[in-house]
Amino acid sequence: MRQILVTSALPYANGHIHIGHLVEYLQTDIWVRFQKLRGHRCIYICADDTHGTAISIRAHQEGRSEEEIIAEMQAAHIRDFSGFEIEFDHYGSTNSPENRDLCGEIWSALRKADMVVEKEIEQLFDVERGTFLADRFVRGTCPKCESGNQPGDNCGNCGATYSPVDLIDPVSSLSGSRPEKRKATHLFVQIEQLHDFLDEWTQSGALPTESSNYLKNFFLNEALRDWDISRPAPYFGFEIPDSPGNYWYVWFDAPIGYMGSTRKWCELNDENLDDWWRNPDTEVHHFIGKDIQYFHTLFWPAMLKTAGFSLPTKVHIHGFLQVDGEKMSKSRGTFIQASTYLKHLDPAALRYYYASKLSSKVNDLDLNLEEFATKVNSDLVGKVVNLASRTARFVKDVGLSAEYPDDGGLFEAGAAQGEKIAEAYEAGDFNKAMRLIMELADKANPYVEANAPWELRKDPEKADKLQAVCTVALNLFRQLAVYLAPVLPRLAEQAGALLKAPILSWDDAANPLLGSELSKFEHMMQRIDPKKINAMIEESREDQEQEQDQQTTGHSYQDDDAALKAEPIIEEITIDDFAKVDFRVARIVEAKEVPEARKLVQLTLSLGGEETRNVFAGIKSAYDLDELQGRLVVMVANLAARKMKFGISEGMVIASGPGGEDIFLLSPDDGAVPGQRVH
RNA sequence: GGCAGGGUAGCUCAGUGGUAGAGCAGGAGAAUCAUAAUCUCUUGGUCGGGGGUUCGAAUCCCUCCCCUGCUACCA
Repeated sequence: MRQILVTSALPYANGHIHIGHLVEYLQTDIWVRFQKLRGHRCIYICADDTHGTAISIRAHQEGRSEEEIIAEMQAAHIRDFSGFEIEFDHYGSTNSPENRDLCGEIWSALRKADMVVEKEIEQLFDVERGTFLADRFVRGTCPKCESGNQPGDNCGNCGATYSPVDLIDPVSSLSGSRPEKRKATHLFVQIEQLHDFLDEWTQSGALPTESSNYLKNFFLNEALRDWDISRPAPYFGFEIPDSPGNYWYVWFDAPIGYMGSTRKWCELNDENLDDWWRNPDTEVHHFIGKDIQYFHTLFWPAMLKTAGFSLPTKVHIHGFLQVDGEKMSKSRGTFIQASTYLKHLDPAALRYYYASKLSSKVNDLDLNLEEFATKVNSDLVGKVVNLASRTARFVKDVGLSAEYPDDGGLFEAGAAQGEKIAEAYEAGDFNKAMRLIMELADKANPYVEANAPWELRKDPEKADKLQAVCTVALNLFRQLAVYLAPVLPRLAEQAGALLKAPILSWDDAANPLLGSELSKFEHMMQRIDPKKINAMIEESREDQEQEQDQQTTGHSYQDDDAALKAEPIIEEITIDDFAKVDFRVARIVEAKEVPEARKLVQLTLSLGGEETRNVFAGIKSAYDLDELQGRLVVMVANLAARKMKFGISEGMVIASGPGGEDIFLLSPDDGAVPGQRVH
């Protein structure tokens, strides 16, 4: 029997669980349930990741304490997880005394190994808020190309990378005020001291090859930079004992949370932490997304090594979730919260769908909603559940045969696949496991078809044969339920209830159930109605609109890339090309209706003095004539005149937007006057 | 730009040197036990392009194109 400790990455306490997160928790839960079913000693440990700036900002916005928010969010996380039948042995919090102690323990080890150094850092400080600003909370003008409103670390216009302190006219997106430069002492861990160890460990087979190649080529090919591990007050986290006023950076205490949460579990279950974290016979498996690889594969093993804890046996790394081939999108309604999903659909469906897509490779996973429905309906309802549904009631009164009938070797063949399926589960190739299981299901239904129990029941003399055929079908069903049990725990329970024999072990798939009575058959799984998927999408869309309103008041920019994708940037031009277009500020002195035109309005634009232009603009659907009258716009003044059905158009008014009601005229800021050229 | 992964049937993907596969979707038929579930047959592919190695290449090598992701002191 193996002893296995399994973790998923700790979800951040600043947001709700969504279907992207669930890839990881479902993957882990399936793997853990598989190990338990195989008879191994396995615990699944997780916790909320609670520290850092984002929580503080939220607390400030909502006028509540950080503790209040993280408590509420933890309750919500636990509710969502249990809704998806994700079963932790312990779900803790990084904001716990156990975690603080362990952070201290690892910190002393790093100090003792002489790996900690102090450096002075210059950062932007938001005076109004009284806090240092991380890069992403600053915007300003790029020091290189001077384009405005750029992020704190790199320029979206020219691609330059820089430090926020180099920005021209920086603005804090927390308060909107202008931050000042301040110096502060930070503590750094010299991870380079463990370079040789990491070279070796990252190639030792604990990581997927994609990942070890990535680390080798991108990080370990040069000296590892010192890791900035402290943040000056105010910071929501643990204060560093030997460095008052400084706090451990959230990424220091987050992975230690795996151990902190284990320690809590140990206290509750009379276990010893060292038996799990310092025992060479205990396997430690982390499941994470590819975005947080370097924390788990460089810093984390370095910390463990230094403090004398077990190194991860394996780090299982998955890719990102896409929905219908695109990133989850708020505007498309594919940014689906776990709780929203649960309002409309069965968690078993998503469990199965993800399982059928997951492999041991670091691949992104596409949730194709149409495929999702057909796959669940045809595999689970049509093939698996249907086996029981079409035979159970024929033998409800007599139960299963006392001896296993001749089934042409079907059950044996299914049992023989057991190890192959187990290997696929073990390796994380759930898609392969599901394929192998469905192959078995594909053989079971033709058996029923060929033996036509519905014919046998018409002849009382064939009662034995009828019982035999149903015994086979129900045993094949049960075999499938055992193999699917890690993915579909509820189905396994229902199968156990139907056959009055609970499924407890993987070996149940190898031994037919005989002479057993049957309960009344009850539906085990509903087909997915596409209408419910649509309803879920609709609801997700609304949710996000509300959330975005909140976020804009908080000065954080949440623009998505839909517009840019819909209309990509066209080929490059020279400055000379640009200079050929003469943009001018103009005033709409008259706006008239064009009676027979569907889209057009007729505008008289003044460029100052006597100079006016007659322009037909396709903005009727978006603007009333009254609101156009008198306003300033930007026009192309040297565009060749064009004869249109209703007259001659002598220029063009510029606007953005896809059309219809969404047309947005550009207007100059106050002070501009008609006739000015736009450069 | 660099790096990684990928490109096989309409869709999702198996297949790593020996006759191109599965599920779903499409077409035809059967059955009526079952949640309109099931069964049988069937249409469909210059395996991203080009070049090379080989008796033989989806598979190995070179090259080009396309897609996705990552690009640490951001959580």
